[in-house]
Amino acid sequence: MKGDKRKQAVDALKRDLILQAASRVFETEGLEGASLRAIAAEAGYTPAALYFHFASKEALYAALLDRSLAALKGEVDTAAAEASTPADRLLASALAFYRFYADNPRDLDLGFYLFRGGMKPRGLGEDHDQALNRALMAALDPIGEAAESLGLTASARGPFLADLFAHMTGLLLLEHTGRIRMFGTSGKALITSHLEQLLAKLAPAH
Amino acid sequence: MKGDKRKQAVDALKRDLILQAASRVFETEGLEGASLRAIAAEAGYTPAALYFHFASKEALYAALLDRSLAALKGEVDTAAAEASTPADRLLASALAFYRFYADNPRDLDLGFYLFRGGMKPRGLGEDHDQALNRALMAALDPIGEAAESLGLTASARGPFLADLFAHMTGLLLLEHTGRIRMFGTSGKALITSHLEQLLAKLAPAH
Amino acid sequence: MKGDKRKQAVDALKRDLILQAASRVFETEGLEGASLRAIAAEAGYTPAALYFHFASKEALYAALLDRSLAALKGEVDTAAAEASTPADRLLASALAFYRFYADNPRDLDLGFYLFRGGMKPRGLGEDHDQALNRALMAALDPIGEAAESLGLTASARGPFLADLFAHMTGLLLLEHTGRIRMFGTSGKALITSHLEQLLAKLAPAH
Amino acid sequence: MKGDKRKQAVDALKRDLILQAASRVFETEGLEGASLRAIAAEAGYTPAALYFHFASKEALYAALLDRSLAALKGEVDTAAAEASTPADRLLASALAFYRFYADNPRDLDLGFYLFRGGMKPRGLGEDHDQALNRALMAALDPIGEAAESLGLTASARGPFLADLFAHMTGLLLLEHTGRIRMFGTSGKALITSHLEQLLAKLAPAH
DNA sequence: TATGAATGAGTATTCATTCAT
DNA sequence: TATGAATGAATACTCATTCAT
Repeated sequence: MKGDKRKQAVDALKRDLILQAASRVFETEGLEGASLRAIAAEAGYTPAALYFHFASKEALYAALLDRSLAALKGEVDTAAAEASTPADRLLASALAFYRFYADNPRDLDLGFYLFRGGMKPRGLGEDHDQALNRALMAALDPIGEAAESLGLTASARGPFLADLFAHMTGLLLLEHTGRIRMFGTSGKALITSHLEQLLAKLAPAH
Repeated sequence: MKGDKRKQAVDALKRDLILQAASRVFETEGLEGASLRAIAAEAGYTPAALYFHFASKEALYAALLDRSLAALKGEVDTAAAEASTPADRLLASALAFYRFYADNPRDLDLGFYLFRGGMKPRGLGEDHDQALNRALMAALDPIGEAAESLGLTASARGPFLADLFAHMTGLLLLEHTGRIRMFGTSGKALITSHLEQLLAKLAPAH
Repeated sequence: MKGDKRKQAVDALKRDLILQAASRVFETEGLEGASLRAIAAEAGYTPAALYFHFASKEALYAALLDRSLAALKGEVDTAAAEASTPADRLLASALAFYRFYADNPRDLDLGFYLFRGGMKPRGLGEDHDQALNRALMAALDPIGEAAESLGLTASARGPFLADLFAHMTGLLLLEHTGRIRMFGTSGKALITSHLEQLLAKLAPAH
Repeated sequence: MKGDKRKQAVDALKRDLILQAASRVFETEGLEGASLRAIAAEAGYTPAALYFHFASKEALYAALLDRSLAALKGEVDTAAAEASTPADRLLASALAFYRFYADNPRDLDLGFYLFRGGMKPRGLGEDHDQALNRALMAALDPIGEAAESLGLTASARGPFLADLFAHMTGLLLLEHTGRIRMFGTSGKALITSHLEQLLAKLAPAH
């Protein structure tokens, strides 16, 4: 039993090392250019060895996205915790969300890849799909929380978050493609201004 | 000379048939799953035959995106032309933009694929890249025009369009992944409401 | 009848233009890298058009070799004609042979390609094969002639020419590959010295 | 450790079997006609499997040439070792060289192919190029050694070997094309007579 | 005589995955 | 748990050649 626990811990560690290796490969080769071979090599494994830790390439990707969403949630939570007023909390958590993906473009790619139809038969079916949904919602939670503190009705929370999330990801994509330059502006500037307007509407006094 | 014109017309037609076939393949197989072989087969050709009409797979994709952007511009222009007031024009043209991609999800994929770094050495380098930029800007033109008519300063036009474009594409992606449902809303609803707010700000009287 | 002749002349001219184009392509792309398409393009034709002038790619190559051998013979003959004594004639004609291939490496490639088994079913069978033999022998004729003038017996002429021909082509190949440098010498130096030794043996007085 | 050695041995053996298969294909299809598919099939493998043993087709070719040059050197060395006098050694080693290529025509083709510019970017660049040079020189070594024993000056060794090497390969090619018959002689006869003359000049007493 | 359009067979190489060891 | 070896299917692309016009 004790040995069992230890085994599990070792296994989790190895999985994590592989995922870190995959992250590194994604950063240099991009999502499409990353092959299982490359990831295995970066992790110091044979391709075949990865199949003891992940059922398929898709499963590995999914685990990577899990990690990514957890990290995202960490950033957002921290930012929210450090803010003192609800208005600050809204601003800080939303900006933390934006910054996370601005700093880690590959995580955004991965998200779009898997949140789309990328999931093939192998493994991760319905179950994991909903887990992803939950993880994303959890990361957005502090933002919604702050908004409600500022007077947003509970029923408006969903649409509010959907709109903000879409707006931010749209800006992030436009930024990552480099095309935003042709509009003579930047994603950071636009999202900042947008958030200020939101705040003005929610908390006029602030 | 007459024959020449005819030849050109026939050629254009064939190119178009191939592009349509490619569109169909994209719809069923997705953008990444579409191979030249599959496209050729769908078009009733041998793979080699496609090279008579397009220099490479990327060139075919680029032509497809050209077509797509032209169609987009057509929709937007038409909607704008049919509107009577500037406010209507803004609303109608932006909604036309949104609807185009809502109705043709693969066109959005294609756009993201090619507007990103998907383009390999073969042909379409810098030149085509800028042509794409121009085509996109042209499609957004009526929207910018209407906004300026409503009092937007010339210098604010770029950021305004960038923000709106990003917002809309973000919503479109969220819609296409089907995830927007978990927020209990729809892209259409959100973009409509957003546009109304924009109008209220630009043309208070309206 | 007159028209017939004219037609033939025009045809010969066109063939020649195509062959010249092929030569140019060989020079830049090398023998293996030269495609029918490239040759056609260089000649200002469609690939299909070449088939009116040559039965196949091999046939075109063969015609090119014919031309090459004729040019070679021209060089050798001229050099021989300009020499005053048999010894000079031997030296001059052999050196002309060597120089021709030293200056036109692709002609040597072509010769080896076709003199080998390169000839496929299409066209040029036994007949052309022997025509090539004859053309080569004709180019070597002045050398053999001069050697006999210097006392070589008629029966020794064949082996003498074979040996000299092989020796020269061997040096040419070694020169063309650039490997001769690693021996610290050059083909020109070696063939010159070899010819001098031959002369010393054949015409001691000289 | 022991297993490691065994693995290596097994691997070397498999590589060798593949190379032998490639040799067989070359013999029947010729060097240009040999495809990776054909080689794999002959070796009882899938094309993809070959990439486990060789990085590319060119690398396989290079390994084949390595093998060939090693075998050549073996023949020449053996012949030289069995000779008792320097004169015998020169004759025997040179003839061994000639015989090797007379008996294995495809090895000569391969040599010319790779010693030329056949090498593409993949792997074997400058390094392997010089390794080939060294291997060839090593095979010619006994001949040069014997010649120096017979009084050839050290500075004349390079040109001497270059000339002999070129002469022999020229004769070999002429022999392999079958064209030497039209001169009424044979490569063997010519090289033998040439070597005798060389000996007469170097070691008059002999 | 020439073209435009098309073919079919071919190329080397890469991929995720499997299985015996 | 991990490996080495292998697979089979896929990839974009090129070639000499043909044929209706």
